[in-house]
Amino acid sequence: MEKLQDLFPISSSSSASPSDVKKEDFLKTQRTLNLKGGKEKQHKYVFQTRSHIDILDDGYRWRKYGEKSVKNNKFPRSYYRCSHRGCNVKKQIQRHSKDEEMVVTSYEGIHNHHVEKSGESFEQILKSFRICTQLHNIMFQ
DNA sequence: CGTATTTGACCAGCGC
DNA sequence: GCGCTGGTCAAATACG
Repeated sequence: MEKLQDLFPISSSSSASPSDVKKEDFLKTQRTLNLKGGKEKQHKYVFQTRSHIDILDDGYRWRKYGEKSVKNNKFPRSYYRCSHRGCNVKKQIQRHSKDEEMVVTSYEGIHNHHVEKSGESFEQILKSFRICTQLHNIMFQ
């Protein structure tokens, strides 16, 4: 597979949301993975976050199903999948080897159910909402 | 006891 | 064809 940086060239767009704590640079990329013979097109959406926490709770329940170390990256990449039945949304989280605070998160697929989690901090929910909104906008533009 | 995580095995694609 | 690399499976394990 290609490197993530090659697939999704990081244009350091400084359109950072004027958020409180964390700023997310949204690098929208939808790539049609037409592997051989034009299979189903899937949307892949990548953004990167500057935060200490690599596990961003976006309201969904993610079950980890793998972890691999990739070349040119000293940190392993972890693979998650939505634990809701019938919802095969995938997500992978990867750290940058350069600055440890940089986290690249990739979503793939669309949830077919509503968010089931609540009770987290308000800020978290708000942040998640913002992320999901932009994600939605990008995916269904 | 049910559900999530860990972790090595396994597999598929690609380059040589 | 072989080996490397990345993605997934699944059995064992942890944990509430």
